[in-house]
Amino acid sequence: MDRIPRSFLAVDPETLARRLLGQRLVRTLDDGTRLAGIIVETEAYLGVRDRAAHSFGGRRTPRNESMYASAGTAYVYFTYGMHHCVNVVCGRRDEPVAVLIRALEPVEGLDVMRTNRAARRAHKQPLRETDLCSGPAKLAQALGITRELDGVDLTRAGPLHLERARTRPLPRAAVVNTPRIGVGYAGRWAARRLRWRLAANPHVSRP
DNA sequence: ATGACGATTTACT
DNA sequence: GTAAATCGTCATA
Repeated sequence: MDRIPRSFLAVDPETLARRLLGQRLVRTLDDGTRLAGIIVETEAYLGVRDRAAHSFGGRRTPRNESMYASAGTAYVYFTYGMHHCVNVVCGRRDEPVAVLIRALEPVEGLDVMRTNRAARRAHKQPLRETDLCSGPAKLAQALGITRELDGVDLTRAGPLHLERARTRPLPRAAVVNTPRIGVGYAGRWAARRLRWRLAANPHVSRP
């Protein structure tokens, strides 16, 4: 209901990664169905100096062009030949910094999420609620997020947007800060603690 | 035209 | 724990 203003998103990626925790990501389907979850895990990507970022060294291609858009834009990329992941861009134009949404606690449209997630599995094993959105590609599958949504404005009601679910900052003890996942190739940048997650939340990708 | 590589997930040993 | 799946994307030629 309550959209998130651009000013809330136009901050450095470390600040944004931390403050997105507890907020809501909403996917609205063409028929009006809402699929939504509370953000419980994020990672900051620091731009041209960050070896792990797609924009490292100023790399700018059709794939990552929306990282260079202004704060509040969605950067949706495709990887491993089969997975999509969503970022919230937070820089000014031409400053390619963003926050990767890594996990959600599902709160709306769980039945559709279950269908979306089950569709791509060969051996239909039981799908627990904590398997729905507990990873960046899992949540993209569950919410039906693809490259079609790359570049959308996350501050306006639309096919994909952010909503305020919490006004007060989270208590310090409710948040855990760790190194990022899956960026072992990034040398010293792999060790930097640029991942944030809610403590004691079962919907995160990994403890 | 070709080849190497993933900001991952799943299944299997 | 390890490895397969799977292909768009980009750099090199």
